[in-house]
Amino acid sequence: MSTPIRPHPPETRSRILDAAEVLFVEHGFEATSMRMITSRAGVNLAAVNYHFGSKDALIQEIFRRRLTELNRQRLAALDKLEAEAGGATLKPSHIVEAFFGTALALAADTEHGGHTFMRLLGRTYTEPNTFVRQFLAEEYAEVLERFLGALYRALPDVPREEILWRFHFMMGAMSYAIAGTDALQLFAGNFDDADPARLMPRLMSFLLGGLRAPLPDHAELEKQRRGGREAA
Amino acid sequence: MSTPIRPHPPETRSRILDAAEVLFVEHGFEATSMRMITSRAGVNLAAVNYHFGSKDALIQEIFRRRLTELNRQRLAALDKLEAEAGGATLKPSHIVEAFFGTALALAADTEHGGHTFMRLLGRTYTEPNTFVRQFLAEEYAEVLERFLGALYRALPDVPREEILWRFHFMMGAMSYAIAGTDALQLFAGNFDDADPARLMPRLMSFLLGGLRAPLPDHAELEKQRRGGREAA
DNA sequence: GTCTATAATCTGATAGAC
DNA sequence: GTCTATCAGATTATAGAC
Repeated sequence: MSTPIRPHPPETRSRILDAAEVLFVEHGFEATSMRMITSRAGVNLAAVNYHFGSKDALIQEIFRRRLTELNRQRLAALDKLEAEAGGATLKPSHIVEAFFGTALALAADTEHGGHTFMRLLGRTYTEPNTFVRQFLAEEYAEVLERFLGALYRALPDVPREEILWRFHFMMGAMSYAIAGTDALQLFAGNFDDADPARLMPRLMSFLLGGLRAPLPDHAELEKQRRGGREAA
Repeated sequence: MSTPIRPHPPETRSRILDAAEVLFVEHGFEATSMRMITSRAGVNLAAVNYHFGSKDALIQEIFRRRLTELNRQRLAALDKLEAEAGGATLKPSHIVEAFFGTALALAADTEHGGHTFMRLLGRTYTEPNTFVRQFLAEEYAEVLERFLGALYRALPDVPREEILWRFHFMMGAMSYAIAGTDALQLFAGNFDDADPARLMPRLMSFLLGGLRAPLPDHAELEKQRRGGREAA
C-alpha cells in the first residue's frame, strides 16, 4: 500500500499558494506577476504553470482551499445549532455568530495566512467581472441557502428581501472590519486600539443592531400588509 | 478679455475621464490599459499622456474631480445642520444622513457616472498600498474630522474608539450596498427588488441600528468606568 | 520536478510630423 | 491638439535539457 502521508510533502505547491495569497492582497491579481510570486516563494518561474496550469487556475486554487474549509466550519456550526434547538426556531444572534464568527476567527489567524485570505476575499466579493466572481457564487451557494433559510425562519415578520439586504450589509461591515486594522490607521491618527480579540464583540454588536433595526417605512407597511400585528 | 466659457470645450479630457472610470471599476486599475481607455473614449492613444501626463495622474484626477464635490456637499450638509441646531447637540441620525445620504445620492446617479464612481471608491478604500490610498487619506481628512467630532459630541457616553469602529463598519455596509445591486444577483436568484430609491431607507435603518446597538461588554465597562450611570 | 531560454504578446510612454 | 510609429521593458506561457 502507498503511504497516505508522504514523508516529504511537495511543499513547492503550498509555498506558491502562500506567497501568491500575500501578493494578491497587497497588489491585486493583475498587478501581481508570476515572477513576483515565484521569486517570493523561492521557486522557479515555471513552477506555477507546472503545478497549477495557469495564473487563473492558481487564483482559483487559492480560494478553493480556504473557502471549502471555511464553509465546512460554517455549516457544521449551523448543524450544531439546529441539533441543539431540536426543531425550535434559532436565535438570530446565534445564526449571525455561526456565519460571521467563523469568518472572523479565520481572520484572526495571522500565523497561517487566514487574515490575509479574508482580506482578499472581502475585496474580491465586490470586484470586477472576473471568473472569480462566478467561482465564488458556486462556492457560496449551499452555505447562503442554509443560512438565509435559517434567518427567514428566525425572523418570520421581516420581509425576506429586507433580510437579504441586511445580510449583504453585514458582509460589507465585516469586510471593512477585517481590512480595517490597516485602513483605519490612515485617516485616524488617534486610533490606537486594533486588538483583534476586541474586534469580534465590536462587530457582533454592530451587526445585530443593524439586523434588528426598525424596518424602513416601506418594509414596515409590507409587514403589516402581510398580517403583522403592529400598531395601526 | 478672454471668454470665461469656451464655445467648444475640450471634451477629450472628460471623455477620457468618463471612459476610464467605467473601465477601472470593471477591470481594476492595473488590468485597464491605456489602449482600452482611449479606444472606449474614441480618442488617440497619446491623448492620455498629453492631457494628464501619466496613467497614475489620470487615476488621481478621476478621484479628485468627484471627491472634491462630494465632500463639499457633505460639509455643506453638516454646516446646515449645525446652523439649524444653533449650538444644540445634533441627532446622530442627522449626522449619519448628512454623510452617507450624500454619498448614496451620488451613487443613485446612474446617468452621469456617479454610481460607477462610488463603486470604484468603495473598492479602492480597502485596496492595495497604491498611491491612491495616500491620496484618499488627504481628501478625506477634513470631512472625517468634522463628522467624527460631531458624532463624539452627539454620543458622549460612547467611547470614541467604539464610534470610530462603527463609522468604519458603516462605510463597509455602504460600500457593499452600492456594489450590491450587481453582487447580490449572483447568489440570490430570488432577488428581484433592486430599486435604488428603496436602498436609502434600507441602508439608513441598518446603519442607525448598528450605530445605536448596545455596546459590547468591554466597551460597556469602560463607559461605566468613565462615570456613566448604568445599573451596577 | 526543476531549470534555462525563448516565443509571442502587451504594456506605458514618447518623438516628431501634421 | 491630434496623429503615427516606435522604443524599451514586462507579461504569460511553453519547449526541451537535465
